[in-house]
Amino acid sequence: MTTIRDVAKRLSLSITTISRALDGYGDVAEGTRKLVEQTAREMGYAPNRAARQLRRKRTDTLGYILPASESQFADPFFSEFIAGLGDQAATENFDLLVLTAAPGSEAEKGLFQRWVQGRKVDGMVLNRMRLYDWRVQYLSGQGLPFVSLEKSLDGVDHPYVEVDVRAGFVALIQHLVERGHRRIAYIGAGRELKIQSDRFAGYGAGMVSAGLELEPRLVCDGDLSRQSGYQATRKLLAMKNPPTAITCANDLTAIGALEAAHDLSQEVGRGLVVAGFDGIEESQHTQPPLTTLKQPVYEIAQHLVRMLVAMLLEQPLPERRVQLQAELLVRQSTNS
Amino acid sequence: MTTIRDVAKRLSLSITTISRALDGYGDVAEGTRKLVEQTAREMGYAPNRAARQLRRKRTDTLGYILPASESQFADPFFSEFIAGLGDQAATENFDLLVLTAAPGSEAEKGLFQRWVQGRKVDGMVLNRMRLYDWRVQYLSGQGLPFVSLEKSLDGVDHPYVEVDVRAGFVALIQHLVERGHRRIAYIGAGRELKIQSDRFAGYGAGMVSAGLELEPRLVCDGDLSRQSGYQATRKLLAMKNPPTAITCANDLTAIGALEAAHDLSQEVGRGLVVAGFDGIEESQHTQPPLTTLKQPVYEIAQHLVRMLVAMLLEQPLPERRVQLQAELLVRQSTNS
DNA sequence: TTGTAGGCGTTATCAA
DNA sequence: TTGATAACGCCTACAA
Repeated sequence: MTTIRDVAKRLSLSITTISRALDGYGDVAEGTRKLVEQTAREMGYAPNRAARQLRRKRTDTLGYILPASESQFADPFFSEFIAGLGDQAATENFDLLVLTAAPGSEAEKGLFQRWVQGRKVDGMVLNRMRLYDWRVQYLSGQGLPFVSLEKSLDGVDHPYVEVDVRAGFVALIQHLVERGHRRIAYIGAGRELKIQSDRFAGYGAGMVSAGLELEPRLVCDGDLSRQSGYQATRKLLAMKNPPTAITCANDLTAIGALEAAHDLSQEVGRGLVVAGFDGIEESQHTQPPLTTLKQPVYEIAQHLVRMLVAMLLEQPLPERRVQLQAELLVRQSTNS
Repeated sequence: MTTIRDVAKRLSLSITTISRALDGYGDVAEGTRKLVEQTAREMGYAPNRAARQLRRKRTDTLGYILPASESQFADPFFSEFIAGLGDQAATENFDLLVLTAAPGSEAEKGLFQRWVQGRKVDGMVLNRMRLYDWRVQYLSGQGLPFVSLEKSLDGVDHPYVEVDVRAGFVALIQHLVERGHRRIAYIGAGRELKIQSDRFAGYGAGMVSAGLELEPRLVCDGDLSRQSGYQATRKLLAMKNPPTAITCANDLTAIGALEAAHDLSQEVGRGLVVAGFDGIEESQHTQPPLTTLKQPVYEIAQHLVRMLVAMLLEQPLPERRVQLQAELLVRQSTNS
């Protein structure tokens, strides 16, 4: 491996000069810089990252832990999210460290230790927040910069991105009401999750603003998987006075609902309608295509990385809280 | 941040002893070791990764570059693949560095430089191989250990995993022939890709072994996306003597094909049948559910990491070439 | 404009 | 069984 020493030797210059020439300092003669740059390229020199990190006390690396719980790592939400993180990180000249761990597991805690205490990452990106989230406590305790999609209730002040779920749901419920629906069900996510709290609240707000009462029997638990959407829907449709509309905490749940309806030979789109949340690509391709609230996932990921990098470089942060809108995509599952 | 020095000072021991106690060397008194371990835990000490890397000349980090080309990073194949890599890496105590880059782009080359020449990773995992792949040349030139899913034709000897595509396709075509199909089309992937070469060859072998002739007009180009499957299918079905069966290079393509059929009011399952390749979760949930050749993605990823880690630790590698089978899942898209 | 030298936190060699 | 010490490769105050 060629080191900065090799380059220096070749040019009979000091390593200091090489270092500064390559890092774009102003106090290097233009001719020298050119020469150094060219020779470095020729020799295939790239600074050893470990040495640089040790000296600079930064790693230029961001960490993200994919919340994979066996059943549900297949949520396409995450591919897009990771792609967004990766792209933006790359353009900012940061690397992205990714691992999988089940939320709340010992493995997850171990990883945090390894990365944070060992300073393997400069900052972390969190998502899938829990209402009270030990990660937030831990990171703020350790003084490691982090950003998150959704904000937990831990009362720690940190930059974050959120989606205006309430406005989205209000628009969705209004759309359903306009189509004549009154008995509108909701299939939720794990209760410990912030998105469940947000989305359920959004559903509630939508119902209230439409002047409808919230019937507890029309609210089901779920876990963001197709299966849970399927089961909850079977239960809902077996009721005496079943709902005519089903809203869901995410698209996968809604896709499960479509399947349940299909198995019960219920056509979806008019008498029974279904809506999701996320706007994953698959939602365009279901039968019938799924009405959903589309989150700008890629953009969210970009924002998160930008905010985190700004913190790390101690650049002024234009806004510590970014709110993005969810877009209501009306498709045939509510509009046949 | 607490360093090994702090721990040493607290215990009035030398840093040498601390280091060896924690790394499990044999020449440390049992009592000392216990004491050191406990104190280190109490003080929240974790070795600085950069320093360790610099000294040990290894990073305990694996690299993977997600081949994201705008349109198609949403392929759920990759979420599962990354989850598999991440899980296995974690159990082997390695970290996983992930970035996105368009295949063959300058960005991709830049990342390789940064990671490989800067020794930011100890080894790389490659997939989506091109027939002739500069990455293989580059890595073997640099002497950086790597493994891949599929093997390029560069003639470099390295450990890899492959799927027995041929056997899978033969079984699939046989199944189709048994159901009475003779005009069997194939929608492929980019011609520069190894999987295209393999899967097309598999299709050919299947046709031959069924005693059928390969009609060029029934072979279409595609790019592994839904859109390309859709377009190719429209073209195929507009022919004079259209195919009655359509096989595809992956599930997304097949899903596009289902949609095209749907738009043309062609029912899929009997008169016209469609099959995919990959076995992504979505394939169970299409209308009708999709017949496909399921690759053991998670297992593939695990194998790759195990092989790579074995190389890095210079452990004996039981096999430098692992071949896994694709499982034919017959569903209603070919069997109504 | 360039060079000298110290140190980032570890691990490993050698001596005690 | 333990300790002193020299690297690993780079960056940066300071000196020239």
